[in-house]
Amino acid sequence: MDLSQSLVQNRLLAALPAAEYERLAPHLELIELPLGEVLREGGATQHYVYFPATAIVSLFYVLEDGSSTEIAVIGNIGIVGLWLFLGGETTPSRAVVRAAGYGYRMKGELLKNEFSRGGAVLQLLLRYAQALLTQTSQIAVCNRYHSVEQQLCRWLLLTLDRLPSDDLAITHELIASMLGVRREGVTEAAGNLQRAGLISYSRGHIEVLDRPGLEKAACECYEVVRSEYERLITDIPLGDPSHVLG
Amino acid sequence: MDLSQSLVQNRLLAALPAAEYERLAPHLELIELPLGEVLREGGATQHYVYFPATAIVSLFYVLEDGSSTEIAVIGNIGIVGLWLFLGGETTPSRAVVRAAGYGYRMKGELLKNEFSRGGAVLQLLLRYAQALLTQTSQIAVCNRYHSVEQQLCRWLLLTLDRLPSDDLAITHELIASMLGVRREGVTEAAGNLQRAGLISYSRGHIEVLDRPGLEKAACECYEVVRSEYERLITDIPLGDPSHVLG
DNA sequence: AAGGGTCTGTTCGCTAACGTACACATAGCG
DNA sequence: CGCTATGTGTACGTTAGCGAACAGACCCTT
Repeated sequence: MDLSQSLVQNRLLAALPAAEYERLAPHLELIELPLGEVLREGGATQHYVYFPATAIVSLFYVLEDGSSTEIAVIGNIGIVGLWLFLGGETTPSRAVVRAAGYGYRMKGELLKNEFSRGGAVLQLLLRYAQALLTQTSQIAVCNRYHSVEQQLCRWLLLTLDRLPSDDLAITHELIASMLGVRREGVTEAAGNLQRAGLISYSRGHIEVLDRPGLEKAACECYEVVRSEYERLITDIPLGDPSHVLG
Repeated sequence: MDLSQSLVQNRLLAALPAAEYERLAPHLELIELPLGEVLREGGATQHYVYFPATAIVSLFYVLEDGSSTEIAVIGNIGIVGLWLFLGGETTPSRAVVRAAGYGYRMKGELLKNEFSRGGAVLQLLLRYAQALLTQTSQIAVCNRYHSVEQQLCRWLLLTLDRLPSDDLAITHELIASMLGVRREGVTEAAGNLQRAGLISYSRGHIEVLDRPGLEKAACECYEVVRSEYERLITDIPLGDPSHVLG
């Protein structure tokens, strides 16, 4: 893989002004994020923060009886470890890699120092916190009102927006645990979408064929989250982003 | 009502060190918050921030078809207007008074200045942001897995924790719109709780009789949220809280 | 080539919650 | 006092999704 590419594949890093970016870059360490790796257990402190590049990391909450739901998708538009900055050090949810790939990590303390300077890093992370809150809210709404099929669409779209390709390596089983529904429910919903020509899948591998169609099949939740991320993160005017090109 | 009492009834204000508190206090304006008042429409900017004291304010999201769900309860452990500080200025959800009472408001700009100084106000609001995120996450979980009755218990407990008494003026209809379920479902669940001797209600008025019992009937979600609020807000060691007594 | 593990397809009865409809009770008002 | 608003009780059939069980398909290893 092309590393210089992946360096800016995390859009949070890409959104930083040159000065901040250059202070942080030397401390970023490229690492592999294998499927299933737990970056933080619920309630535990983490010493590193992670910037996924080609991997997808999720926050999800595990109930006492073992069932689970996804609280937020963190991919290349995000950071794992916001809680170090908000002051609580940790949070009850678990952070897990659910699509293998690469990412960056750095010592939490270093980023915390940068955060305390009160510049662009602070601004960016606060905006990110808001985007995350919107995502979680919308998942709450979606859990209440929408069908498994609609939720699957929303989930696929949010996930793919955080990946370089339209192609995702994941099983129905794993999707089910993210949505908090039965595996059979996912199989059925995915079957419908495939018959409608929107996606195509086989054994742990989903590809989107008709993205506009998929967006139409999704509930309003996807668009709400997408546009808030765009407004808050992607389009931010934090400073000179020339390092992205250099 | 005793105003000097209500001044510190907002626990966010109460948690501030004396210095910060005294800078802010002159700008706090006691106001009435009547049932149903909309403090912010979804997507609109607000010029004031609000600190509920004896009132309960909720964030809730309204879908295209008019149905709604609560995203978070903001009462006397909270502030309405966090989005001014996080950088997005606004957020898609609506802020509504759903239990009448009193509260404080101040110009958003003033608090924003204080926030930018980077002291205790910044710290506190960040911790609050995290608490809010936990609450919203847990509502997402609860929406997915728990019965109407369990959710009603969770909702009652979270609400009452933010009120001075064990007594709440609200109709089944309104609760239903908060939980995002049918009114009949709330009536049935409330009936069960009443028969079990946990609560007692009549025409827009609910009283908790057996709080420990209610906690037992609730799902784990309540306790997760409660303890995170305690850890993050109530127990914070931000500085000298002597003004609370003086 | 065979075998075992993983992933997907499909079935069946079950239940919580839904939508709808309407009866009744209470509070407030003229 | 009676009228009307609003709030609550209850009863129906309908349905999405659940839990459990099992068959078939695909892949990798031996």
